[in-house]
Parts: sequence; structure tokens; C-alpha cells
Amino acid sequence: MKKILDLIAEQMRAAFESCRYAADYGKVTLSNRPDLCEYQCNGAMAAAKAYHKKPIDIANDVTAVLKNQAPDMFEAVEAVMPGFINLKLSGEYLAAYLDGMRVADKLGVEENGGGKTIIVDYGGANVAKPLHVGHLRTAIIGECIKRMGNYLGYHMIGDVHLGDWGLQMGLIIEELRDRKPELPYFDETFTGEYPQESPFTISELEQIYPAASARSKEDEAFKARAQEATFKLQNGYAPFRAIWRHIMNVSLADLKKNYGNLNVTFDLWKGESDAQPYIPGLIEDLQKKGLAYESEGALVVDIALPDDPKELPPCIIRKSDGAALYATSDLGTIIERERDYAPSEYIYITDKRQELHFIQVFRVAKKAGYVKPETKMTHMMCGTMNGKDGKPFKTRAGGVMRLENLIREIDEAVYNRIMENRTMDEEEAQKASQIIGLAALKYGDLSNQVSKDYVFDIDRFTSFEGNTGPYILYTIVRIKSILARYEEGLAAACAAGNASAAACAAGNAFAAAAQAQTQDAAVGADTSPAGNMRPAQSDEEKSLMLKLAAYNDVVETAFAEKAPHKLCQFIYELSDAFGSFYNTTMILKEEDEEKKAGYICLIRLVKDVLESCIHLLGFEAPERM
RNA sequence: GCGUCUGUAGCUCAGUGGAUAGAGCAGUGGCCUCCGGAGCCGCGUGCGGAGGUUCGAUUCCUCUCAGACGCACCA
Repeated sequence: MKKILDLIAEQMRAAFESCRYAADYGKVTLSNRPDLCEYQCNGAMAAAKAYHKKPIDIANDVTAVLKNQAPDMFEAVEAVMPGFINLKLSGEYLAAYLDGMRVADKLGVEENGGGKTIIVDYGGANVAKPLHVGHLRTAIIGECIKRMGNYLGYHMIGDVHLGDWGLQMGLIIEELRDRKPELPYFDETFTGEYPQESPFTISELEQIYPAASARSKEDEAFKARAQEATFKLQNGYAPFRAIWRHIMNVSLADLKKNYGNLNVTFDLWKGESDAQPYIPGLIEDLQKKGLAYESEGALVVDIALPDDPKELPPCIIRKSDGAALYATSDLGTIIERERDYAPSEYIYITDKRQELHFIQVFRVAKKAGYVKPETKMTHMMCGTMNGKDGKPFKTRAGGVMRLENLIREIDEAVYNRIMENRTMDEEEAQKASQIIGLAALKYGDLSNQVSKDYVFDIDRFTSFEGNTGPYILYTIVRIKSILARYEEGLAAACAAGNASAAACAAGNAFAAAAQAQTQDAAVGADTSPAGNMRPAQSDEEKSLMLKLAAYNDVVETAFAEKAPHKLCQFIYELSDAFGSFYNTTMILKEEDEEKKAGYICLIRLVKDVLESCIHLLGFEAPERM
């Protein structure tokens, strides 16, 4: 469906043109004075200079034409000093637009992605190290970007891009040697098949790594052994490769579980190790192209561009000891991705501290021609998650908070809130706490601008009041409850025989449609015949309807600007508009059945839009809370 | 030193080249013969500072102050 702003702007542009002004002045925006109008055009003021006329005269010319040109579209078209053109949409037009949304695929959001492939690199977990709060933001934001892109018709490929090739592997191997020297991996004379069974469980692994890491800081000899082991692993030493595969298997299963708990999934579980085969060729190629040269013993590539304000440090491709590093492996990964997917855009989502690294990698990739000039390469820089003290979030003891523990704390906080106010059986309360807790966590994060640091406040995020995830869910649950009662009412009326046959049929069909609606509200369209949208009867209803009509625009903008917080802001405003409407309108008590059906139709669309949005954000609503 | 990001209400955050800069929390007052009151409706204070561009700047530009982060062999 066309966006409502575009539909209005089409009329506005035509009106400017028929008054012999350039159509470009007919830009229409949402009003920033809702007390005066719903939409506005400021083009008359911009045009005043070009045509040497008073803005208000231009505005008057245009409004006169517009009124005749689209009499059914507007309830009011006004020219106001100094030259604003203020618009109010007609109730009929708005209702018809919402009816269109209701039955449209994806509630009227157009798929303009054209199936273009976009690779989203997010997550960035390290194998054998537990996920901690530092991994939270990128995972949540990346998942949302991926979902929005898919919804808009892009082919999004999410890659977790694991840190699976570093020193931590050598540390684990050597620690394992000391703990279990009897294992065949450490017997140099062993010639048989290495066991399929892993020599450690995930909980052992989680114990081994921190121990080894701590030890390496004090024990130089141990650290040297670990470095040696890492080197051997990277050069294909079979026993260590076997251990590495065990580490990978055990750790990956655990990571999948933990990301799963966050409703975060990846299409690819690639890692730095996958880039290794490309590195020798990469280095050779960069040298052959004359881009890489030796500097202070290392191999580097200059990345300067003519209009740089200041010279940027070159990108190091190979250390003076001959080892590859971060940038090298990211470039190797790009080569593989170009070969396998040739995406039209890359989106990397990481902590903002890596900005320089990505500037370097992007420039080398473009300069060497690994990535086409027109391919977009975007680095979404995330701010850090701080505690209430404004410093990076830590546990009470001052350590790094594990993600699992953070989630547990949130779920507990939500559980306590539920139990304060509701009686709910234990099992349902636990389940609801997890669903609501995830919403609290994700909404708390996503409602902030990506690039900014933000304060993580458990009490605020898990509050059921104000601009929070739980409040959004609460709105959805209330609507569900009303819809369920409406269905019951129809069924009861039918059974009692005091309703028309048509109403009964409508009721049954409505119930069937409700039943058929899938969990994935993001694609559901309302095909129930339970009445159509009706023109708004009150200011509250009109505001709600106007807000709904902005849905497709909001989703498009949120993705284009890579700004999930705009989606959050939208659903908060929509929930708020629903709250006002609900408070002033008796829905189920309405005696006029057609009117009532219209209300139901409206709130059902509100629910569908809200559910669709939270699905894009990456969480779901419970049935009750 | 250089660079990037960020300074908006007591706190946490939105926002725009245009009319009176918005929410939530906290504080305070009101609304239930009513569909979930975990709701709704009121009430106060603010664009770090100084210049410039513009008919109009919180928004764009320059300078300045403050904070966070980054500046070649970690990832």
C-alpha cells in the first residue's frame, strides 16, 4: 500500500503544479501541532522567495485548488499565517485506508527490498567463553535489523561470526593437558582415531577457560605454551584440531541455547577460522596489487583518501612475527562472502570502539576491489550499556555480568511484579515472566538510539508502567481480552437465539478467523467479516486511527535509518492512543451492533500492528499477564 | 596532541530548518453503576556556551567547554 503521507503529497504536488509552482514544494509531513491539524505542508514559505510572492498568497492559491481537486480526502484544508497549509483527513478516507491495511499483505507494508541480499554480522560471541552483557546489544539490535529487512523483502543473512581462532584455544588446550595428561591428544605416539566423545562438558569448559586465562597472566611459561599450542592449532596439528572441534561442538550447542533464549537466531555460524584458507591468497594479492608494503616489520595497507582531514593509521595485514590478525581475518571473510553471496550491502554491528577497525577494513576491501564500489558497507556502532552510576555495567562484585545471570535477574524481577498484583498459577507465572522479561530487556535496549550509551536499570525496564516493554505487552493482552469477550458475547447471543442469523454467521466466521491466525502476526491479514472500519466518532478514535495509518511509513523509516528505537516509539504512541480511546469509549457496551463491530475491527488492527511490531523487535506477547 | 561519538526537565530518554521543543519516572491533584485501575486525565522546570548562515536554528557551519571512546602489530 502507498503510504498515507505519499497519497496526500501526491495531491499537494498536483495542487502546487496547477498553480504553476514547482511540485517539489508539495512536501507533506505529520503535523507538529496536533491541536491545529493532522498533516501539514510548509512548501509555501519555501516557495515564497523563488516566486517573489507572500507565502500566505501561495498557500491560499494552493488550498483553493486542493479543495476542489480532492474533495473526499480532506475534512479541512486551511492556509494559515505566515504560510502553513494545514490539513485534516476526512474520517471516511481514513477508515477506508485502514480497511485496506486490514486485508493487505503485511498490513500494508510494501516489500521494496527486491530480494537484495544483505549480510548482517552481529553477535560476535567467543567460543569457549560465556556470553556476557557486552554481547547483548549487538545481538538484540542485529536480530531486529535482520527481521525488519526480511519483512521489507530483503534477503537478510545473519552471521554470528564467532571468535573461534584466538589464544583462548591454546589456553584451553594447555590447561586440558595439565588436567588430563592421559588423553590421547597429548600422546605424540598415538596413531589411532581420536574419540568422538568430547573430553569435557560445557560446564567443565566454562571452568577451564577462566582458570587458564587467569593462570596465563601470572605464569609466563604457561602463556608461552598456550601461544605455542595456538600456533600449532592454526597450522593444522591434528591432535589439537581434534580438541578444537570438541571445543567448537560443545560451545556452539551452548551458544545456540543462550541466543535462543534471547530469541536471536543466525543463518550462518561462521567464525574467524573459516577465513583462514583465504588469508595467504589475500596477502599475496594485496602485495601483487602494490597495496601492501612493509613498515616497521609488519605488512600494512594505506587507507588514506584524498579528502581525509587527517591521515588515518594504515591497516595492518600481517604482524612482524608473520601472524595474521583481526583485519586480515575480516578481509578473508569478505572474500568468502563475496564468493558465496555477493551481497548488495554489509552491515556490521559491534561496539563503537571498533570504528577505526571497520574504516580500515572497508577501505582495504574497496581499494583492492574485493567489494564492488556500489556495495554499501555499514558499521552500526553501538553505545555501551552502563549501570546506574553511568559506568559500564558490572555485577555487584564488580565483575563482568554473565548474560544468563542478567536474564535470570530480569525474569525474577518480573515474576515478583506479577505475583504482587495477580494470582496466577506457578507454572504460568514462570512462563509469563520469561516472555515479559525478554520484552523488558529488549525494549529497554532497543528504545534507545543505537549509537548512544544507555543506562541499564532493571527496575525501570521491568516496570509495567510508562514507556516499557511490559506496558506494550499489557496493551496487547488487554485487547486480546476484549476480543475474546466479544466472541463469547456473539456465541452466547446466537445460542440464545436473540441475534440475527447474519450476526451469528459473522460471529462464527470471526471466531474461526481468530483461531486461524498464526503465531506469526507479522504476516497475518484480517480476513474476518466482523464489520468494517467506520469513520472516527471522537478525537481519541481519530488519533488512534491516524497513528495506525503511519505503520508502513514507520517500518520503512526504521529500517532505512537502521533505527529500531523509532519502532519502539511508534508502538508506545500507538499503545498510548489506544489507552485514551479505550478510556473514553465503551466498546463492548455499545448497543449499536454495527458500531460495536467497527470498534472491534479497529482494536483488532491495533493488536495486529502491535504484535507485528514486537515481532520485528524480537519478542512476543503472552496470553495473560 | 589528533580523531570519533555524546551534551535537551531533578532522573532516564525522544524530537524537528518552521507555529507553543515532547514522553516516561519521580512529585502532586483528579477519574470507577464501565470491556484488565498494571489504566486514563491534569499540574512544573529545559535545548552546555559563544559566534555565523537563514525570513526563521535546539536542528546546518565554525569555535569553545564537559564526558565517553579510539589512535599500527589484541579482538
